[in-house]
Amino acid sequence: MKIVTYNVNGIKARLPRLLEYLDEQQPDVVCLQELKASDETFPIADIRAAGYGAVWHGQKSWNGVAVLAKGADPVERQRGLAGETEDDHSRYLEAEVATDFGGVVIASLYLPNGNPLPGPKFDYKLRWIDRLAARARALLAEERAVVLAGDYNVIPNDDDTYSVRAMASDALMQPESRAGFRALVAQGWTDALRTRHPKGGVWTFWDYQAGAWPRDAGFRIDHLLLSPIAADRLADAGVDKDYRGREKASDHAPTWAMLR
DNA sequence: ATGCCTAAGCCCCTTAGA
Repeated sequence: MKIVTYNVNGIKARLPRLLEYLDEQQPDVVCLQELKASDETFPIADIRAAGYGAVWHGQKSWNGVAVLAKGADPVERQRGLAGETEDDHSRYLEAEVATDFGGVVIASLYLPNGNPLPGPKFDYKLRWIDRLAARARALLAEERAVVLAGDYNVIPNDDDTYSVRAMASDALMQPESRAGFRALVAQGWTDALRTRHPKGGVWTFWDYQAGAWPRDAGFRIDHLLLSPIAADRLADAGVDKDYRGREKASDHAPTWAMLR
């Protein structure tokens, strides 16, 4: 089964691209981020017409995450992360999707960008990683197939960016951001892309600015972390890079893992 | 050090993204 994470950067502006992607790739599960739409304006009718069920956690203008499943309705398990009652960002949605191997737990997450730094946005990012890690630990304890998929806004290694120098002062690459991500992975998760492409050099994001796409000046910030039971089924992982080059594209490309 | 480019809101410029 093909499980995808795709930061659409506006579901309304990206709907033609998304429907085209569903039609052409027929992914089994798609985690969306940056809907930039309220719950009421999520285009569920179009998604259903394409053959997908969905759960979503919207927010006007910013953030927003969803889980789509082909020919099935994902069953919501949790929205939002514990630990900060005043946090009203829609950045985490967890659901269960039925499979022929007993079902898979899917989380669609949109980790805070954290720029500028230092400052409250960076502090929020670091706290959010820790809150995610707490949830992740509980999920591992269930000893099931789990996939934590989303835009982590973390460049894990130096070979995950076209230029260490250009990104050195960015929140995506700070030692604290990396340490948080590394601590999460070290709980026992498998970074699907990294496992299949251990030498790096695989990008999931290309900035709209300064000709980043034609220069192939990208980096890897969209990740799929697999629990041990899910990792046992990992057959391949990659990026559907082609969609970044199409008309009215998101600045992220769909990033996927194939489970047997 | 800054703009580059895009989406959305609300009202044509500002905020935010990465």
